[in-house]
Amino acid sequence: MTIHPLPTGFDAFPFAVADASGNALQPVTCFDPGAEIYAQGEKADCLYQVEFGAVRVYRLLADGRRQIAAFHMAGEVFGFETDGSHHFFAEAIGTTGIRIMRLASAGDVSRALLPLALKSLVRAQEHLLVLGRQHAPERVAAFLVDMAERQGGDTRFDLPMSRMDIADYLGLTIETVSRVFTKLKEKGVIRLASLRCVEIVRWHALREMSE
Amino acid sequence: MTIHPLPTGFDAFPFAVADASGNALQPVTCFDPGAEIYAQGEKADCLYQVEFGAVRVYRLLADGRRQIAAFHMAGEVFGFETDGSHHFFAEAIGTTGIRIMRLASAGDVSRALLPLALKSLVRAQEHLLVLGRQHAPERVAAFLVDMAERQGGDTRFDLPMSRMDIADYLGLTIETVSRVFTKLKEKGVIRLASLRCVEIVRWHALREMSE
DNA sequence: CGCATTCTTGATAGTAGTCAAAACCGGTGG
DNA sequence: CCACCGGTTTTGACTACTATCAAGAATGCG
Repeated sequence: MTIHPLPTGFDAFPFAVADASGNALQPVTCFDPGAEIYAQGEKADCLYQVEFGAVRVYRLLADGRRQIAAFHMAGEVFGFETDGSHHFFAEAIGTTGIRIMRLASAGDVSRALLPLALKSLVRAQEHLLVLGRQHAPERVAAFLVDMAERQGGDTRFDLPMSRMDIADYLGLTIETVSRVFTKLKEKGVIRLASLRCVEIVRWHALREMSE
Repeated sequence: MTIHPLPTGFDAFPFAVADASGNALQPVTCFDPGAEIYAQGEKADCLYQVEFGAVRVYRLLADGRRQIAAFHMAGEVFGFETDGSHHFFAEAIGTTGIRIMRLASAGDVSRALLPLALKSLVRAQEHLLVLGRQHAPERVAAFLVDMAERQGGDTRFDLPMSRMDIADYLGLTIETVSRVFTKLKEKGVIRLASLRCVEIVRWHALREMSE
């Protein structure tokens, strides 16, 4: 799929439409690569669903160190917060379509969204294990397995994000990520069709590496 | 407070009682130090509220490496899961009283519990920054500030957990945690009334260290 | 086709981990 | 009250993994 960059904040569907089951849908907003979706400290009264593209949710330290808490791919919902304000930044990675949903009634929202929030919680807690206790090769392997599974489990898939993003997600440097990729290629575990297109050659080996 | 160890699973209040506002309360179960509250893979149909004591929620790698995803102190609710099964282990740290609440109606639960789940989510995501991007002294400082604030913000407080628990929470080794404690003492930032009782002498310095 | 960006590779340094042993504390029993 | 015992914590010496700094290659976009 080729998508032409649109001005940040452009409304692909400026009016709400309805899906097949008659539910009112929110308009989809299109974000340029790198465009901010929300910022830390902003009021949080919306939820966001990725229509196409990908999103990074991150936090910064005073000296510029960045930790990406999560990537969100097509179909996923993000933007859950407490205290009514955002604790993180969210940015489009490539050109990305986002369905922005204003929170209507707290009741409705809770019923439908608790499972989604819990999925984010489990995902975050599992990522703690990666950051706290796994070495660089294990982290990269776990990342690749996760990305492959989230894109349908195909043996070949695209990485929407840069090496820098991967590094900031895995708590590594860009150089270390690159070196691990090279090692994985040398061992015949993966192949790179292009820099951003990975083919997993030896699934079993990769899974074992990620523990 | 001194609490005598009781047999694991002992029901302090075997029958449900009601609080001042008339809500039915679940009985409190008392767990011995180290007792398992739930295990990874178990069916998850309850939530848990800490009445007294403290809890560690963790995950293990095949080779025994352990990552503590969260500590839970008096008043806090934990045990949120997806897919109806636990992805983590939960254990009492010291002698601990837990109010175990069976999930009645999904609706009721969602309404009341979404904010609690979101608090856990934000906490986990913020901990990702610590594990992914902070050095040992920053991690320990952040931990001490967090613990102090969760116990009322007093300058003097108890650590319910061992150095090993702290290490496994911060993604460090016990030796590194110990060395950082020593450094903090030498710099006059903290004082140790006993091994498990911390006094923060220079709040400002500690906060700065944690970024 | 050329330039800017991103990625890879190499050399070196630093932080935290590992292994080992000593010190300390808390609890027990004389 | 004090000595002893087991486990926890601290300290020390050394190793290893990853970060940092610095070029150099490749990619992809205009």
